[in-house]
Amino acid sequence: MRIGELARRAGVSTRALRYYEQQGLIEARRSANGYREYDEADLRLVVEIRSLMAVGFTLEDARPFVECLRSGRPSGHACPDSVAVYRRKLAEIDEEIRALVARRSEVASQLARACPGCVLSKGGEP
Amino acid sequence: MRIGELARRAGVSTRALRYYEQQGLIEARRSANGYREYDEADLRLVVEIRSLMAVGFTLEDARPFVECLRSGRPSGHACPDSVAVYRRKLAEIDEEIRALVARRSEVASQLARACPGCVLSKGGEP
DNA sequence: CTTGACCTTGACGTCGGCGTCAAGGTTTAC
DNA sequence: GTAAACCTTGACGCCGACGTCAAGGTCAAG
Repeated sequence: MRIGELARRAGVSTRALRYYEQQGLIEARRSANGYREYDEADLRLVVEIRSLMAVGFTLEDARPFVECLRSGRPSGHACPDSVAVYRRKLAEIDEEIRALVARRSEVASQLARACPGCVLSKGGEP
Repeated sequence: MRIGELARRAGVSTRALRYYEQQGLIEARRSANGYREYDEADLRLVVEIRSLMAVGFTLEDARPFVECLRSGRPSGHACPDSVAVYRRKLAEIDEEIRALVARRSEVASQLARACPGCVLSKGGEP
């Protein structure tokens, strides 16, 4: 299939696909006229990338998964590097949550001092 | 005081101060040679901005607080617009936390499928 | 007089993941 | 033959909060 069909089937833009190629995540063979040609394996790669991005992975985070899939494994998360990324992302998410919860309580206490009653009520001011 | 001293006392760069001025958050009177001149009220403004940014506010979020302080109020959070921003930021933080918690559980379950036991243990692979 | 520490404006670079436009070439349908 | 729908590469734009460099002006100390 060509880039337009792959984009439609994967739910991404053609621009995104070219960008992934530029970042070395996917490759395409070229037909005689220079058009990119993809197969079903490429579709699986892109779907994998998008599902990882949907949970906050960057393209760099997704790279080991892509390489894992390209090495012939049926799933991208069955390689040590992928598992390592999973563990690192879990730690990063935990840290983000901790920071956000801390911020939340700081903001809430500031609001409480500025406007007692505002925190509990859903309406306007005191 | 001039911009260097304000920067030191507020713990920011001079570049940041010029940027805040460019964004209309702070103003400076100019001395005869063109140098910016600040007073203690400006220091309080910058400190307020930084403390808000420390809990995840953008400069736009900080604007109502700055205007509140400049209107003569002793504290930046004693104005309706400031309170409104507090409430909005609380809602945004709550939403971010919700999204992160959802992501965390998705990643954790993916990891559990990829590598049973990895989630609980702190060490390497199965 | 010169060094050095300060100040000025202007403008480009950073990060990620593309969007969007330009200026074309290719192929298919009618 | 020509319009439509594809495709190509290249390159700039965006967001936020500045960092960093350039090319200069100012001022006090030695």
